[in-house]
Amino acid sequence: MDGHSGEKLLYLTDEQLRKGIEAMFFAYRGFTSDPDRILEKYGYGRAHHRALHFVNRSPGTTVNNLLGILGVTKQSLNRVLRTLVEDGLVDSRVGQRDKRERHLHLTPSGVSLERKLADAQQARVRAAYRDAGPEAVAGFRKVLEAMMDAENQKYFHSLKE
Amino acid sequence: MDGHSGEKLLYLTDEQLRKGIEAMFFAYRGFTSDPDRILEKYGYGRAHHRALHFVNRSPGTTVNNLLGILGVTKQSLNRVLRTLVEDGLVDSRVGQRDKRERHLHLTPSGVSLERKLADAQQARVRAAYRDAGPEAVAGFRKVLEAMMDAENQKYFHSLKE
DNA sequence: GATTTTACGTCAGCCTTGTTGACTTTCCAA
DNA sequence: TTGGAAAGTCAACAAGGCTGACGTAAAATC
Repeated sequence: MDGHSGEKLLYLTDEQLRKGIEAMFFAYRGFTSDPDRILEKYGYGRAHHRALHFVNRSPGTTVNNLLGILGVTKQSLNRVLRTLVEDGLVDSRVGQRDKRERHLHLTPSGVSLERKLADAQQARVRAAYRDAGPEAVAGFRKVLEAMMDAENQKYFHSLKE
Repeated sequence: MDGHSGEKLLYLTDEQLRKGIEAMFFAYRGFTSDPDRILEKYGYGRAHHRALHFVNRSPGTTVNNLLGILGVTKQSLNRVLRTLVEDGLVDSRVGQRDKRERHLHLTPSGVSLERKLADAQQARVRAAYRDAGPEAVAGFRKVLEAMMDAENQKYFHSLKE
């Protein structure tokens, strides 16, 4: 292989890069808007959504693992998690093997709200995928993955599918 | 054309959609992390970055137009804009034709900080684009655009290039 | 067995950035 | 000339980040 690993060189102008950056900004707003509307009715915020999502994705995950995935402090996560436990959406069980750990699970109501939020968000993503077509979807995923920090790429790959 | 507009039907599983959603989440974190580090040194936040970015992109834009693009309240924007004007990064000029309007421009120091932030963010995007390749980039942009709200798509298209 | 480290929770306080509501000033346009 | 739009300001509040300090229990290590 040569120095360019056989890849085409990309000559990206400032404007092309700016448009990509702006696309991320506007798209992320759309991406969060549907769940946000639902959460508002429950008195929750995006932080609650993220917690519900990742607890659902990794049932039995520990607080520490969740902290890594979410990239926030334990105080911040704890505030959110506490309300979810109090409201009966999340179950926090003391670990069997290691009793210092808490293993998190969604309760039936937690599953129900998570499902509602996921449906709303998935509807938009599905529509965008349909409009853009399968090749575009593959490219979308490829670029997003390359945009993550190495640590988050690891978390990303550790998730199902 | 038939009912499917000649497009391939996509059978997207729950897991495929979830992975796309998670990719957006992790990628957006990477996307904002480099500018965030710079902003911290200046005592600014993401809101300041957004204001600098869009004032730079549309020099002379009015506060009202910026409100639409950013999707926040005027009180929220005003707080950010005021500090930028006070710190000499943004110039707010009373309109010639309509003196109620304020036209916003970056000062030389504003241009300088915006450039620094853009360089950091663009470096990551450029690297991701290079890793993913040109076809992936096209798909990335296509999906992001389809994910935006209609109103934001209009703003997006109104921007240069 | 004693000590250190880890996991988790909690209290207190701070910051940014979003919100609503009320009010004023300016000034264009009908 | 007057109504309403554009802009700005003040006040108050909330979500959700943050740091720092402290406590407890359990595991790991010396």
